[in-house]
Amino acid sequence: MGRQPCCDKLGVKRGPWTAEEDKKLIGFLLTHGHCCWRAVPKLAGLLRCGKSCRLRWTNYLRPDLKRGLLTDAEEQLVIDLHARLGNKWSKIAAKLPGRTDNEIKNHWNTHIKKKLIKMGIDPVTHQPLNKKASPTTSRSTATTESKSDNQKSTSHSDEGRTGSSQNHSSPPDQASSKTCHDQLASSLWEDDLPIVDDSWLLQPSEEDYSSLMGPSPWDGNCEWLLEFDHDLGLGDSGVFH
DNA sequence: AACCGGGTCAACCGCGTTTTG
DNA sequence: GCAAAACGCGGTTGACCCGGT
Repeated sequence: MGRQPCCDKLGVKRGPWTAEEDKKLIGFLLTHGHCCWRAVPKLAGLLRCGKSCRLRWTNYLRPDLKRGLLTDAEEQLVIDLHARLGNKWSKIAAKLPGRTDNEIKNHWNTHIKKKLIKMGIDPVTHQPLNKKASPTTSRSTATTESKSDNQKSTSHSDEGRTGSSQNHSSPPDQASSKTCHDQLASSLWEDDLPIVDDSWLLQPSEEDYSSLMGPSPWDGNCEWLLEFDHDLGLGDSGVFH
């Protein structure tokens, strides 16, 4: 047979995470890292499924997350990468340190998509929506509007934005900025190595553990821990401190 | 002050891929 | 090689917040 079931849906908590749950998860992952997500909730004393734990960690609790709105450069990079990769949010996120695929996806759907449409650019194809609404002309209005959109965030969020690298019609005053973004995007594209610092990923390196608490407890396999947990009779509510 | 509509984002769902026995 | 489960990803949902009326 294959693997054991991830989690029985019975008795698994859902919905928003509480501070207490966050605390448990952070405490556990920072101390032990994660070997397999299936084991995490049990060992951390959480009534969640591993999937939920993984999502909570990667999208919200990770210590290296930047939080907050995307910067202009990040936003432009997202657009460029989206033009090349499409809705491959995880791949796009991999090029943006401290950003999650969920965050980028949300930002795309709530901000960038609308901006591109306002600019007369199809957010899917990154081509002009129609020939009447040229990117250049619609851009000026879009710039004004999107500035008001972004009052809270950044002051130059639209500078240099053309919608995609396939859509090179930047006005001269934005050319240098665009070129800069293009170079960045191109270098990222050409470079298969992700620029994101992977050290946080908690496929924990030996150094991470030795600095935190000594040798890694996982040793590549956590099944023994589950067995151990079971033997101790901790059960689902067993807290591993 | 209350209501409404739009915006935001955390979390869930479902599916494809990868891994494991 | 196959089947089953874990994993990871992208799409979607729903609760909350905020500004406008």
